[in-house]
Amino acid sequence: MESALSSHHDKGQALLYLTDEQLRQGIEAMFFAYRGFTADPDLILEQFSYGRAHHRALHFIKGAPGTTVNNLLNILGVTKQSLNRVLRSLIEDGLVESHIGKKDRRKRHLFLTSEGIKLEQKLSNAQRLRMRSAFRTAGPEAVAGFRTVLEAMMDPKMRITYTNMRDSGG
Amino acid sequence: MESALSSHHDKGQALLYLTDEQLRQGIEAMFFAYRGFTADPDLILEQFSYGRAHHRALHFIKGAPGTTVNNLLNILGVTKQSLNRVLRSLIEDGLVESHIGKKDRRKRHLFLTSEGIKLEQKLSNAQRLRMRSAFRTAGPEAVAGFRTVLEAMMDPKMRITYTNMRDSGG
DNA sequence: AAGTTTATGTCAGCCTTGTTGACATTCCAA
DNA sequence: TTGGAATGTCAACAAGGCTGACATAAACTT
Repeated sequence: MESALSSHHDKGQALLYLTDEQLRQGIEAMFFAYRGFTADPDLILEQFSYGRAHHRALHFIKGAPGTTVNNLLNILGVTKQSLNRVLRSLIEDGLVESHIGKKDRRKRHLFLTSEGIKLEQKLSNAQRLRMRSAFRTAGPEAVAGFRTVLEAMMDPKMRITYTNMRDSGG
Repeated sequence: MESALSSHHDKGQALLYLTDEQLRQGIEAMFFAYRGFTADPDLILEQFSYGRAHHRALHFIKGAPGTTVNNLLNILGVTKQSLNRVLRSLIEDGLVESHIGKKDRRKRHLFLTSEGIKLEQKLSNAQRLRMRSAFRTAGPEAVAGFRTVLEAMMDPKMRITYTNMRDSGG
């Protein structure tokens, strides 16, 4: 275990944000912030008897219309069986449409219906509202730092994916 | 819906980080980063047949030895039945001890055993490793911004709680 | 062309961890 | 002594992870 105030050399003050205590606070900040982050959409989802999994599917289909199930699987990091259950209910409820691929007929291309777009907007508006408020409070430099740390924290594979999600294809 | 490039006045560039696109990226960054954040402990937990719920309990008991069940409930934001199940298994497995309060014998004060400390350290070391690496990569200013935005994003009640978790009591 | 392999999607069933509701116990306080 | 608060237990249920088995389509091999 490293000591709380990095002792060996005297980089103490300069690297204060790397002490175990600072890291612990970062960890707890992530935990509590993530709860805030999901709280507002969760309330809406409840009214529709949906869960976060449905929200995630809607979110990423919206961002990449025509995406395939497999691509969604890679993004979401769940099993196809798990995603399928969610997707099926969204399709049954008329929020998502699944079209068989023309080039490769094994593939299903996913789109939001107008109903799906409506719910997705409701959810993302709620989520953006909190994020916008947090961003406004924190200011642009803090936002830049926020983004930088989050990018460094995520799986490198996802780092490429997450701003660049348009793979539409057909 | 607000337009993507806030149109009405000309604050465009100055508030670019508040566009819907920037907010969407913030949202996705949170999603992917949180997954990275939990990935390493999850691997360890699996070996012990525990889940994240166990990790959270261990984490907060470690941070506030002697905390009561009720206090933990408030921090974790789950039902007592849900927490109880997790706590029971941790107690049965000898990682947590529950002591009846002396002042108020209704209360149970929770402590990690040496076994519990061992697992908690294993988990938090793994989690800190990634966080430290992210902090180091991003640099101190980014870390400050990260903290600022997360604090603005969490429930205000938690803002007070999360750096100041020592309520030990006895 | 026929058979095999690979990619994809579906169905069934299990597990964790969240939820409610009902209820016992134990204790503090009025 | 009665009421309320804190804790714990039992039962039942739901969401959303998981694995295994399997169907179909496409691609590859022979």
